Amino acid sequence: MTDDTPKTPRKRQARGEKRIAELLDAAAEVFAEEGFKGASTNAIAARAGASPGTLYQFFRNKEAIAEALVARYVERLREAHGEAFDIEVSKLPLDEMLDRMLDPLIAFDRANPGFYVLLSDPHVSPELAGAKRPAQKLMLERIDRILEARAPGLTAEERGLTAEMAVHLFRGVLPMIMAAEEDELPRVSAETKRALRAYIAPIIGED
Amino acid sequence: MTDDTPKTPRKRQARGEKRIAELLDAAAEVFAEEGFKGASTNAIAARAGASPGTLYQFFRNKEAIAEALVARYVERLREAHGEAFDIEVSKLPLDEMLDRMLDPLIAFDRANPGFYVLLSDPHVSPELAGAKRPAQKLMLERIDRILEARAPGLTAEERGLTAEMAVHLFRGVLPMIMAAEEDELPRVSAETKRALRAYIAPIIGED
DNA sequence: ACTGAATACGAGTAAATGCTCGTATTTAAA
DNA sequence: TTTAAATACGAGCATTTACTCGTATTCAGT
Repeated sequence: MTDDTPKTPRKRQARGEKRIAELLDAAAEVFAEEGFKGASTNAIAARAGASPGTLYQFFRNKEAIAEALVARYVERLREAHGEAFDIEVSKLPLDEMLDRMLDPLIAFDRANPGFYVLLSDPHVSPELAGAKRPAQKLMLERIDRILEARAPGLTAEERGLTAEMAVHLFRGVLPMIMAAEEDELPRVSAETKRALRAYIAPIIGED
Repeated sequence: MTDDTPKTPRKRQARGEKRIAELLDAAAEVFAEEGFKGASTNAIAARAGASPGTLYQFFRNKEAIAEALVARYVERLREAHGEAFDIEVSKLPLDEMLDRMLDPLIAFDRANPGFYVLLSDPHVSPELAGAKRPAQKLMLERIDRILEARAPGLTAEERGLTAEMAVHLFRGVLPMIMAAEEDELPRVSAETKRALRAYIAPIIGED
């Protein structure tokens, strides 16, 4: 058994971590503007004020950048999800429940414009597609559990379809949510909730 | 005034038209698989069994291929739209109206898998983005008119928002519709109609 | 059969892209 | 102060890409 703290361990991480964050910020912008294929690593490095060599000191390749970016998004999203999909919300009246679920998601998506672009870009590598799947699966499971708590009569299949439909309905409206000016947002947001409420209410036996 | 039918007019179009169709078929596949930026013109030519030179005999550049492809889709879609958004549907009961509107759209999207991929790819050139806008605008206007016929009490603003929401809700569910096996389709299709019905019914004062 | 335009080819070009590498600088620890 | 790893640079390489061009073949009309 040797000492697992090496004699000369990794040194300065403060500088490196900062660079990584800068590079990911730049990558988020370029990916959002150009898509995964359209984004060039040189452009990402340049926007971060770094050289290509520096970029490749921290990321194996272009895909690793996207992976790290997705990981960062997923981590940030976990908090929003924590609020949105807390099982406690299933005890609230439907309107309040939708507020509690959708408001954090809307806020997150608007605060992270690159997230939805990258996550919904179908032209990423299979590995990257795999990286975002667990997050989506987790979301579906949490919605499933909330549906189960609210409507125990539903079959597992019905719950699955309903959860998937709800997610897709929301995703469909996301472009409107993203494009809305600050003063239009309440209107769009309310309409989104109305739509989801109308869809879900008869399923969970509430009107 | 000279004769506007030239002495030696364009000759063989049968061969050329066929090649163009083949190239567009190939382009539809490659664009769908790789996206606009990811698709290479050489790959498109190769898949059509043609050489790059032949491709550039018919298309000025890569973007012109996408433009022609969109034009072809839009033309084909016009028929489906003709059915879907016939003002006559506004006289039908809501359920039948939704059948009449959504069934042709669903059939079209499933018959033309490349359509929705290309149309929803945000990383195309501005010119191409402009090419698809008229079709979308027309669709919104037709829905607007149907809403007006059914619910004369609505303000123009309310109709606009409702039409846009409805389109986005449908588009959100499209991935499910595209991914569904033939035997799952009726279930997904019915659920889509349920969702849209639930959203629209209270607006047009029907339940 | 002859002509010329339409169609076809595919090697080739200039530019861009992902990524490397040799080298220089900064910094935490000895 | 010395040392060595971490960080940084940017010219450059190999590959890919959109697109060209010189040339060859197919056809419609005469």
